[in-house]
Amino acid sequence: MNVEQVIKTEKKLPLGTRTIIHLTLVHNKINEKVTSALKPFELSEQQFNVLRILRGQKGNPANLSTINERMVTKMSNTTRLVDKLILKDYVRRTICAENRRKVEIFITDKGLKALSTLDDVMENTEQQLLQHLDENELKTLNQLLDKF
Amino acid sequence: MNVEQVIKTEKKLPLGTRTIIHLTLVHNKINEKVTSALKPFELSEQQFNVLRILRGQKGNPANLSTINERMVTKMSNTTRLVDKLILKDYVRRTICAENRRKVEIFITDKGLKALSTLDDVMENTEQQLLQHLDENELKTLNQLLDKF
DNA sequence: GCTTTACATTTGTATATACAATTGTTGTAA
DNA sequence: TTACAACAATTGTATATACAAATGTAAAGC
Repeated sequence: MNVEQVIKTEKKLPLGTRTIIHLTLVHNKINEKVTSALKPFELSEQQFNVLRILRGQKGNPANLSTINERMVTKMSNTTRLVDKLILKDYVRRTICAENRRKVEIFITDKGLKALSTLDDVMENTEQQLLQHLDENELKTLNQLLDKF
Repeated sequence: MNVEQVIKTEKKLPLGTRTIIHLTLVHNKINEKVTSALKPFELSEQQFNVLRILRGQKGNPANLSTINERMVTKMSNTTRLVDKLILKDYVRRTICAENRRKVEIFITDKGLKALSTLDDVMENTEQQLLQHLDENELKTLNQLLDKF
């Protein structure tokens, strides 16, 4: 992916600016691939994230705030993400007995089943995106990204 | 920025997955910084992009489709982005005389002035984001991003 | 006990974006 | 010259997100 080519500019960009734009373009590509991989399942990327977080709980429920701190989304939207997942029967929500302010969210069997199909799909998408990078390059890339 | 720490997982992520998540997190950070830098000017990142593209035209007008192919946004939204910029007097839109299907968009003096203030602001934001990377690291990073 | 404060989530609202359909204009081929 | 396809931009609509305010519950201070 050549930055200048993508944004169709002929002038040379300063290295810093180029890096920021480059990261944005790469993210766009990732986003595009992931979104279209999830589309047949009618799941948004964020909904998918919530499901993965819940699976990570290994049977334990998660509060909204727990889910939220593992995501990028704002709290108010997490409520609505969960609403959508409930409609699909992927998730269940009950009020916490010990503290009625809290809410407990569980992934359902249907949700787990969907996720396991999605694992393959995402694995595949990831492969596609990273096909031109070998292990060493991936390591270097991760080290550099750590510096942000 | 440590991935595992940010998403609060204790288990080790596969390198590929980690890379994708890492890129997403870095992009989020960039986005956050840029958005908040632009906020006092009441400009969205995309509106700012349109302005920069128009400045790059050096006095020549740009069609909607020209702007569009240099951006990530969909055509339909580019119309609305331009609408917003017109309201702010940063941009002017006229119907193309040779081909009345087309539209010509110009940046105004007010728009140019705003942009020149924004140059400093963005320079600053960029510096902040990249402060922990030296030139060689930036070069390496760009080379790796090229592989996407 | 009663008021105030803090907490956890939800709701309201404005803006942003994706996708599809529509409008108006130009080119073209019978 | 008329019908039809292609082009450029816009509009409609559903969904997504940010931000602020509101709701309901628990804890703390007096």
